Amino acid sequence: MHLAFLRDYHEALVIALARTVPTLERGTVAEVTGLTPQAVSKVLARLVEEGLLEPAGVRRPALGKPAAVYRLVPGSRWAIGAHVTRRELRLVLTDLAGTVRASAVTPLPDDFTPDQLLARLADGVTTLIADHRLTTPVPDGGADPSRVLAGVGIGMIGPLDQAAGTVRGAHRLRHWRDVPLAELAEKKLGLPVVLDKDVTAGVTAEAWRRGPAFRDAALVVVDAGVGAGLWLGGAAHRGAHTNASEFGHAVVQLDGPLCACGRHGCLEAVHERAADPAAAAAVLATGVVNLLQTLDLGHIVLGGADLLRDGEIYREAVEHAVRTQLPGAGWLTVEVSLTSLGTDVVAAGAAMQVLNTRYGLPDPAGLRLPVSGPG
Amino acid sequence: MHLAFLRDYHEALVIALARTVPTLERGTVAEVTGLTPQAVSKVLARLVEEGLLEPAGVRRPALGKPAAVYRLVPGSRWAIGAHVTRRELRLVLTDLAGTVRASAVTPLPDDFTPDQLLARLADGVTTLIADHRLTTPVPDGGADPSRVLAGVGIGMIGPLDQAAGTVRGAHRLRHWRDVPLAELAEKKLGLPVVLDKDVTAGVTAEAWRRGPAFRDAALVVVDAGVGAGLWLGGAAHRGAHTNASEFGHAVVQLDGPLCACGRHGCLEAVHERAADPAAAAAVLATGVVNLLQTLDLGHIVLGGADLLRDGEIYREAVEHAVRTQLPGAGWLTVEVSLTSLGTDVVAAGAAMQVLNTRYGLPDPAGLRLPVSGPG
DNA sequence: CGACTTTAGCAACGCTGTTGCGTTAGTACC
DNA sequence: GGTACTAACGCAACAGCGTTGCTAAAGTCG
Repeated sequence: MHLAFLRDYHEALVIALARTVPTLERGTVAEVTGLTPQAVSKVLARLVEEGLLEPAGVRRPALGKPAAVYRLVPGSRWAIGAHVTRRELRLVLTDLAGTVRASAVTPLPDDFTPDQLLARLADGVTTLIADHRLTTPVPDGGADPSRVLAGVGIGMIGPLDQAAGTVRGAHRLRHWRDVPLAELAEKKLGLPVVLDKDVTAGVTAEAWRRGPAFRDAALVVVDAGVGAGLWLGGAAHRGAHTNASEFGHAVVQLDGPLCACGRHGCLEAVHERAADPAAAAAVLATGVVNLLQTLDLGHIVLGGADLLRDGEIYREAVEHAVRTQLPGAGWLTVEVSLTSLGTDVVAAGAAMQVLNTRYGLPDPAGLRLPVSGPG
Repeated sequence: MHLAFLRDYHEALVIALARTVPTLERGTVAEVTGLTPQAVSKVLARLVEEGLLEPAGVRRPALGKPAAVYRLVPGSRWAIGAHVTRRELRLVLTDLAGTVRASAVTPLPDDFTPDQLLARLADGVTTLIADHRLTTPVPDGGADPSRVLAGVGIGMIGPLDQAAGTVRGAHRLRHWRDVPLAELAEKKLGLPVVLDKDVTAGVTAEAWRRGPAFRDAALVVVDAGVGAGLWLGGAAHRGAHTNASEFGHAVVQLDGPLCACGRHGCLEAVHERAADPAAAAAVLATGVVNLLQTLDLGHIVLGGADLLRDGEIYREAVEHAVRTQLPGAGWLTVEVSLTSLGTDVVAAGAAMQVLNTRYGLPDPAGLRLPVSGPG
């Protein structure tokens, strides 16, 4: 029965709108979604039933019957996000509105194993559940639909297979070849787990918080390396082998300095050899303009611990480059900003990916083509 | 009534499948689409009714009742594509299968005006309609649904506003500032018209012919400039201002030679100064690897008159670069090929964009957000 | 207090895909 | 030559989505 797709899609549309604006009304929702007022009534009723929305009084128009006003219940659904780096595990608890409600950092042992990570992850998740009195999703949702923990998201460095939830081999971590991390974590935690690359998770955080106007964008991150999480056409772009975002290994200087990846003049290699933050920022800015030329993005968000240390310098350098290096017609508007989530972006984004799979816009089912060759 | 979306979506799914495989059966379609056999029966019946499919005998299984076999009727729908360059107008007629059935080239006057283009376009379209006895779409499709011309696609250099169908200002053509070309052509021709950037149209041609396995790909074109049409996640990527694909103006050599665009070391500038085709191909290949690092594409298609002149040299250079410059794990497979459509890619793609809007996968309606500031 | 405006919501409906089940067209076996 | 079996077909009833039509509700205005 594929009518379920329509229902989920329209519910997701309303939730997306509710995240963006303070209050909702039947009329305005109908206008924005293109649904009839009657249909909106039904959708709103379902969402109130599920506890995602609540009535918020009435608006009295100059003439006529008062309109019922609704608003999102941010505390009705929660998600936990984990950011795994080579040194530490950062956990974040977010609500349905995308607000970070708690965060915690645990150091990880040198060259840690999957089991070591899973143990610390389970510890942290258990603590968060207890501290915030979260409900785990009930099989047949008869129970109280509030404070429900939707699942756990994990953002980490690649390469990894996002669809399968498998880490192919984290750079400079020996125990991480073909680890089915999502599956292992689901078993250990008893919760749905979503795995993704760090920067892709990060850009999801920005998208979830900014709403539908954020259609084509990149989160450019500098943190012991350079990467760019891509949000294209209103969805995360992961690529053919879910390995997109290795933006730092694009060459910006032919015959430039040798990079760890074996090529010469990668953005990352040139960037890390810059004399000072201003020069480094200028190099990154050129890379960002390259991205804009190729992809025509509307928003550039900057993040990552190393970048945020000199955040304003980077932001200004990128904004300047955008203004001066792009064929600056009036219609080519690009918004450049620093992430409002600081060093929590990736963890927060991982959490929001969980919310996004459940309460975001679903993809219509495509063709399940028989796979020909092996991977 | 949004059930129409489901219907169109499933019909488009079946058409996409029919384009890819020689014959269809109820059972296999059901398996691939996830629909029940009954639903597939209804979809197939509708498509036969519309003339898009026809019965093609039966397949006799080892046991049981023979299965009804269907196939696409390529001649049931047609589209005309136009490729506008600074020197000439290239017209192409394609059928529903994406096969080029006719093509014609007309020179254009120096610094031609919109009217001059429209006149030649109308001439060419009229000739093609007459020569191939095409039907124009009937308002209320009671008539014979065969040999229907779905519309006309136009591919040309930007910048342009694809959604509005407006040319913002074609490079080095003085009479082309804010010309509502799609609207003008629709009036002149009495047919639906779709406008898009040349390389974006081109990649649509490849996608339409290759089917759903072609999910993340680029058409890299060298033709008095370097560009890349992007096909991401199964759809054309146009970007926030429908200005994506200016890949040639990504910097690959900081402090390199001055480019026409004002920056230094653009791929295009470095490429055109290369000593010989082999060196030029190597430069382009590096750019392609940059694209792969950032976007993780599964297919790279090469095209454009200047590139195809030394096609094999370019193809080998790119393939070599992909093998040696990417972190060559076994799972990172990239298929590199020359376009099978030669210099007709863009025109053919423009035609297929028309077919794609009518018979391709529809986008679910999003939120019609009120626009805030002016452009 | 009645006319008017705006919003809400019940009830019937249309259309989609689904389910259940009988039918059809063939092979295999005795 | 009949019976069992298999695989695909297709009618009919159904469920669930949004839509349409209409009535009711809750205000303001004169």
